[in-house]
Amino acid sequence: MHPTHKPRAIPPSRRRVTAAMVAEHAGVSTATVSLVANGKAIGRVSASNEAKVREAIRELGYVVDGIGSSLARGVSNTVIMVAPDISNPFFATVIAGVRFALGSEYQLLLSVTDAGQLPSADDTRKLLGLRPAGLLVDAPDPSFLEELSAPGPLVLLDAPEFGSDVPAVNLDVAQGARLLAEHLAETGHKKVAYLDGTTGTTTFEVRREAFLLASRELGMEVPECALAATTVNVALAAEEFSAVWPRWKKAGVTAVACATDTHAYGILQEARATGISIPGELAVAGFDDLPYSRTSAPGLTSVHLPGELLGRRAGEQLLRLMAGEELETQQVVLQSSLMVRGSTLEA
Amino acid sequence: MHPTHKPRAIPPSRRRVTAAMVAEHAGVSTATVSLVANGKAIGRVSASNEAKVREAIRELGYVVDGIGSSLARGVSNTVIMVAPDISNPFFATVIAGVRFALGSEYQLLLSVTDAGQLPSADDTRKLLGLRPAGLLVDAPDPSFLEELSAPGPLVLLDAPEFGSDVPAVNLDVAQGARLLAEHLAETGHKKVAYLDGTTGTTTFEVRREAFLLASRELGMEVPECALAATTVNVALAAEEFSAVWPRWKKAGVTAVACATDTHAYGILQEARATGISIPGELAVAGFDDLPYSRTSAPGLTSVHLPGELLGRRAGEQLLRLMAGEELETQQVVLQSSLMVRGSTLEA
DNA sequence: CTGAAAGCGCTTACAG
DNA sequence: CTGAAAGCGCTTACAG
Repeated sequence: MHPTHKPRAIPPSRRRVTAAMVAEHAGVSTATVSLVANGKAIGRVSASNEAKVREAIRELGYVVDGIGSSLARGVSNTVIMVAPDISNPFFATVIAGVRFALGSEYQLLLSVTDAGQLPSADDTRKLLGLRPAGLLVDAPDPSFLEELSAPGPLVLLDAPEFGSDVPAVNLDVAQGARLLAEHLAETGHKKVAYLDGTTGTTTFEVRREAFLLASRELGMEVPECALAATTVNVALAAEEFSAVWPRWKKAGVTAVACATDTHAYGILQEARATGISIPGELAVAGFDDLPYSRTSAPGLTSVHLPGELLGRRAGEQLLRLMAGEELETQQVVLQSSLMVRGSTLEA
Repeated sequence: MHPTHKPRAIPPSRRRVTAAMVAEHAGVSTATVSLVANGKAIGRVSASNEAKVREAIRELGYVVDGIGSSLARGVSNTVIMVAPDISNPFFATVIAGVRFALGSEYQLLLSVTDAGQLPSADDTRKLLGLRPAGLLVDAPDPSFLEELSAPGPLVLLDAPEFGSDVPAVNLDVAQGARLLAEHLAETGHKKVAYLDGTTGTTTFEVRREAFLLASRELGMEVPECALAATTVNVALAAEEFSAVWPRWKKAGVTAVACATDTHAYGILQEARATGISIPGELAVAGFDDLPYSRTSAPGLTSVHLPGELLGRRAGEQLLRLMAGEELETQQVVLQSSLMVRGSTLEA
């Protein structure tokens, strides 16, 4: 019966500790246990019973079972955030903001999809089957939202193309684009180019159109040949730039705006490799203000988007919705700003 | 009763569609509905009943409720991955691998913590309260694991310091460190430096110790002054390098290995700014082989770690565990490789 | 093959 | 203040 090998510590009974066990241990009903465990004891449970229950909870190591609780209440205490692009460093700051806003009452869970992909209808249904207390969806596309029937509390992030009927927190990238155009106009540029992203994300369209519009309004010209596009990839952007630069140069382009800093890194790199002077010969700027932009050589001028704030505001809105409150503002728009660095400004 | 404003499409009854509703609609019991809905009908439900149920499911838009199902079964079909560092681009590739391995049977959910932080004991308990079918924990620290009592299927990723009693998939960073040392020795370096990370992650220790050991074995010297450390941050690494470089130079150091590519970017940047020739005057290399390393100027020599494979193998192991199978190999170790680029090799 | 019933663990009126 | 009981939606022996 007692084999020779070292007796190991008896594993604490694998059995899940239930409210019923706590109730028995404390000599009360499970209703009382529930009240105490959920912090609803004030004025509903006698001090002595409360103490007994707390003691029993500690002794047995009881934790309220999320599944049972969710079933009884109709919703879980989970907030699910659907995230299409986890590889973007920008996204980490958004998450940090959401976590900050949500605090510890709700459990934040991320559902990630493959880069740039949105969750399938099937995935979405499964997520809803988890009965989240709230849903946060970053950069959704319109068709995705149609599938999301009966969603309960829902806040969209970075979803500029949606109507005002669904709560959203957006970034005013158009404003940032204008700031950038103004900066280039002020520093004397007459002909500018634009290196776009090819993923068809709405924000890319907004960035481009706002920049082109503002540029023209400010009297700068965008030569026909001066529009290019690649996926969000340093190497491909470098390649594309090396292919189009001769034409741009011939057309008199002296500045280029890029849909993302990543694109801009490609240009910086290619310029360095081939001896194009930045910003002397070509001024370069991007969007996103990624961490590396502060430290590249030259530093990259970039439209800064407040990621942490985006997450925080979205979390706050969702919190209100989950509390059953009305939103005073359905649509929150956050200002962007321009970080001017060496890539557009001679030292 | 019928106000003048446009009547909108009647919202599909907000009531959740339950198995009972489907059962009634199809004229069968909920047991039959459950069998069909879960694909367990073969040989247990008559073809005609199955057809009726399927039709009812479609008509009513029934989806099995995850919460009810989880409660009845004891576990959910959710796999939770605990991720301490979502801002690392490397991590996105790991996730992709996990998703690939897991397929569509399980729902992957990420629980992220603030950069470098591990989930609190409290958070962990809440996660367990979701009754995940399996748990994946990336880069845990030992104390975290102790709290994880009765975890069910669990696979660790990148957790070199754990014993062989808990299933894990690890990266052989030590091997990569040796490859790097060999490369530097072969290219003629006699004195090398190391720029470490300060977060105290185990993998950083392994990288450093393996590199230093191999370097010495290969006859290279690591001068006392040639060890520095900063957090994982380009700007801080640049600053630190600018502070220590004079001493390193005086000591005869001609090559530096960095705990991460991010550190190395800082050195590249500072070197460019101050005119230190890379690799002529100083060869530079890092770990992680981040996307930018391929395209920096010069390209950064780096120890490549197979992130996608790491995720995939971990997912596969977890799948086996969740299926109740024994693991033939508890500990999987993945080889790293050295990507040699311009930062250590004159063109 | 089929359905009634028990049970998963909890919460919340409800009656006392 | 307290507890018995119903109910959340499902799954799974079990008896037929």
